[in-house]
Amino acid sequence: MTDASGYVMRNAAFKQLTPSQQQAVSQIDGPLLVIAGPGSGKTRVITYRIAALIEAGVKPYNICAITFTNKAAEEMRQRSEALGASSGIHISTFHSLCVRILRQYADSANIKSGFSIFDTKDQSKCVRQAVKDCGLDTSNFAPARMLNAISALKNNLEDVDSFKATADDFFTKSLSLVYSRYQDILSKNDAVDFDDLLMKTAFLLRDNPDICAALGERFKYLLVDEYQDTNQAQYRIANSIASAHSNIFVTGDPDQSIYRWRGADIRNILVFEEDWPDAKVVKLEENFRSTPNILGVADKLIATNRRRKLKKLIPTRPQGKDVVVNVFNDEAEEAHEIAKQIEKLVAEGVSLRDVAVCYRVNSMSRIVEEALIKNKIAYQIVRGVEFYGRKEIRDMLAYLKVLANPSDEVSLLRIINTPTRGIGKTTITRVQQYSAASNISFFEGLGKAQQIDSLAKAAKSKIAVFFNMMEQLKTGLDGKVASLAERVFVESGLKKSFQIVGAKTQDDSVLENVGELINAAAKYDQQTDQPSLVDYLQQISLFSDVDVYDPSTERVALMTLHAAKGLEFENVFIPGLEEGILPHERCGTDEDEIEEERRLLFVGITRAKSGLYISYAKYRTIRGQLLHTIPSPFLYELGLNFSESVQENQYCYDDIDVDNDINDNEQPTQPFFRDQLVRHRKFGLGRVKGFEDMGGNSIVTVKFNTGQTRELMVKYAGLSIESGQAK
DNA sequence: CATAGCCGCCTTTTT
DNA sequence: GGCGGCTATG
Repeated sequence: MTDASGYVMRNAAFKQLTPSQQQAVSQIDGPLLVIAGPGSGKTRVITYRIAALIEAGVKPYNICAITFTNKAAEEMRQRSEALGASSGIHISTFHSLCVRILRQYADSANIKSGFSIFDTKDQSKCVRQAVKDCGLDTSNFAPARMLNAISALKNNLEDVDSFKATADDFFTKSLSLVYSRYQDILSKNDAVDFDDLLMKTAFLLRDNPDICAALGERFKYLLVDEYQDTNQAQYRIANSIASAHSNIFVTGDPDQSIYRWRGADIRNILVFEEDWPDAKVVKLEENFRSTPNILGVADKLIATNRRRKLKKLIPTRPQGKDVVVNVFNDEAEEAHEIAKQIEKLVAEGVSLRDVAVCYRVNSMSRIVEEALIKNKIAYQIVRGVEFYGRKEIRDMLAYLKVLANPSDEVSLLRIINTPTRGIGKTTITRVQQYSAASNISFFEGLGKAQQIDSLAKAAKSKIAVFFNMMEQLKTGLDGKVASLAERVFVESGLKKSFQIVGAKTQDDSVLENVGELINAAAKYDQQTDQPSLVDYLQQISLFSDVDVYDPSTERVALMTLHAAKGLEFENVFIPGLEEGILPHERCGTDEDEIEEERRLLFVGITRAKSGLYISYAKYRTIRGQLLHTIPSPFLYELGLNFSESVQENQYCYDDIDVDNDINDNEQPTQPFFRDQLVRHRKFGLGRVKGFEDMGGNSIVTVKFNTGQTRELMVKYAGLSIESGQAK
C-alpha cells in the first residue's frame, strides 16, 4: 500500500499541500484524528485522502464518508468526482446512512422497511396526543418541551425501558409515560422520527454482532467529518462500524462545536485518542482563509473558553482591513446601514455573492430583508421558509406517504378531508373507534366503513369515494414518482382547490411550488437506479432548504450562524451582538452553554476572508416589545479597544428613557436597577422596569418575556439576577 | 359539517 | 408578531 501512496506523493498537486496536510492524507490504515481549524483546507485534505485510498487499491465501494449536512455530502461528492474518484463511494449524512441500514435490516430492527419518517410537525402532533393519552395537561407538559426531552434521551441512547427504570420524580416519571406512549404511537404509524433513525441503528449494531461485522466488511474505511458534532448515538454507530478494522478517520474542531443542544458531545472528539490508542493525531493550524486582522479577533475570543484543545490560528495571508464594530440605535438602522455598507462594497467592485449576513436567530432575517429590498440589493435566504414545510407540499407528500405506508395515520388524517370532501370529525372518530376495536389500522377501517353501523349513509358513501380513489392511485405504483405525484395532484382534487384559491388571491405560487415538487420527483426518477416511492419519501424527509443554497448566483446570502458553518465569504456581517441574542437568553448562566455561544460567534467570525462587520443595536424590538439592550459580553473579548473602535453613529439619539416611568438615576445601593435581567421561578426571564424602595417591603416591577408586567414583593419573588451582563 | 375568528403559546440553533 | 388549535356560529 505504501507504493501506491507513493504515487500520490509524486503527484504534483499533493506536493502543494503543507507537511501536516500531507500527513493527514497519506496515512492509509488505522485510526487518525485530524484537528482542523477554520480555513485550514480540511475539505481538500479529505478529498485528497479519498483519492489516496483509491490509489492505494481500496475499492470505492468500501469507502464510507459521513457528513452532517446534505450540502456537505453534495460538496464532497462533487469534489471527489473532480478527482475522478466518486462512483461507488458511499457519501451521506449519518441520517441517510441509518435509513439505508434500517431498511436493509428492517426485520432485525423490528420495523417495516416502508417506514415513514416523521418531521418536527408530525412529531408535535404525536407527542401532543401522547401527553393527552397519559392524562396529562398539555399546558403543564408543553409538547415542545416533552419533545426536546425525548429527543435528548434518544440522542443519549436511553430507550423507554432504561429511562423508566431511572425515573424517580414526578416530572421524569410523567416524561417516561409520555415517552413510552409516544413510541407506541410512532410504531402504530410504522413511523420513526429523526432521532429514532440514529438510536435504532445504534441498538441494531449493538445487539447484532453479525450485522455489525457485515457493515465493517462493507465499509472498510470510514471517514467522519465534523466529528465534534457527533452525539452519543452517532459516536456509537461510527465506532461499531469501525470496530473490526480500526480504519476510522475523523476530522473536526472542538472550537467549532455548536450542536450541543441536539446532543452533540464535544467529549467524543476529546477522547478519540483514548478510544483508539494507536491513533495518529494531526493538527492543521494554518489558516488560508482569513486576514490576520480577523484571525486575531477570533483567537482572542475563543481563548476565553476553557473546555478546548489548545490550537493556534496561524495566519498565512497578508494584513488586511480592520475589523469593524458598529453600534446603532435600533435594528432597523442596523439593517439599513448593513445595506448601505454592502452598496459601498459593490461600488468598490465586490460581487454580491461574496457577501453574507449571519445572525443568531432566523427571526432576525426579516428586518435585514426589508432593508435589502428597499435598497434593491438581491439576496437569498439560506433556509428561510422551508420548501418541504409549506402547506401545499406537505399535503402532496401526505398523499404519497399514505400510498407508501397506509399505517401512517398522521398523514392520513391530514388529507382525509383536504380538500374538504365532507368527512368530518364525528365520522373520523367513529371509524377510529371501530378500527381500534377490531384491531386494524385506520386506513383498513376506512375500507370496512360500509360495515360500521354507527356511520350515516352519507358518511359511508363519502368514505367509499375517498378510499376507492386511494386504492385506484395505488395501482399506479410502478416506482416512478413524478407521474404518480401528478396523478395524486389531479385526482385528489388538490389541484382544483389550489387553483380556486390562486385565482382569488392572484397568487399562483402554490401551484408553482407543487410544480417544483413534481419536477424534483422527475429528477429523482431520472437519477436513481431503482426509483421507488418509499425510497423517495425517506430521502426527501431528510432534506431541507439548507441544500438549496446556490453560491453561483449574484446575491447576498442571509443565514443563521449555524447554517454558516462550512462556508466562507469575502465579507461577513454579524448583527445583534447583544445580551440575550448572542449569547442567547435561553442559555442562562450555564457556563458550558455560554462557551457554545462563544464558539458560535467564533464560527461566524472565521467565515470572513477579508471584511468583517460586527454590530449591535441599542434598542431592539423583540416579540413586539421595544427593549433597551445590553451589549454582548463577547464584544469585550474580541481584543479590540472597544470604546475606541466603536464609531458612535452620527444618527444616534441619546439614551432616551422610552417608557419614561422611572428615574434613570438610581442609587447604586438599590438591589435592582432598570433593565436588569432577572429570572423568576415561574415567569421566566424578565427585565426590571421599576423599583420602589420600601425597606423590607420593596416592590419591583418586572416586564417578563411573556409580555406580562408584574409588581412583585422583593422578599417573596425569589428573583435571581442573571449574570453575564456588561462588565 | 364547514368556516371564521379568537386565544394561547411560542422560537434558538437542524437532521 | 405568527401559527395552530379550539370554539362559536351558520
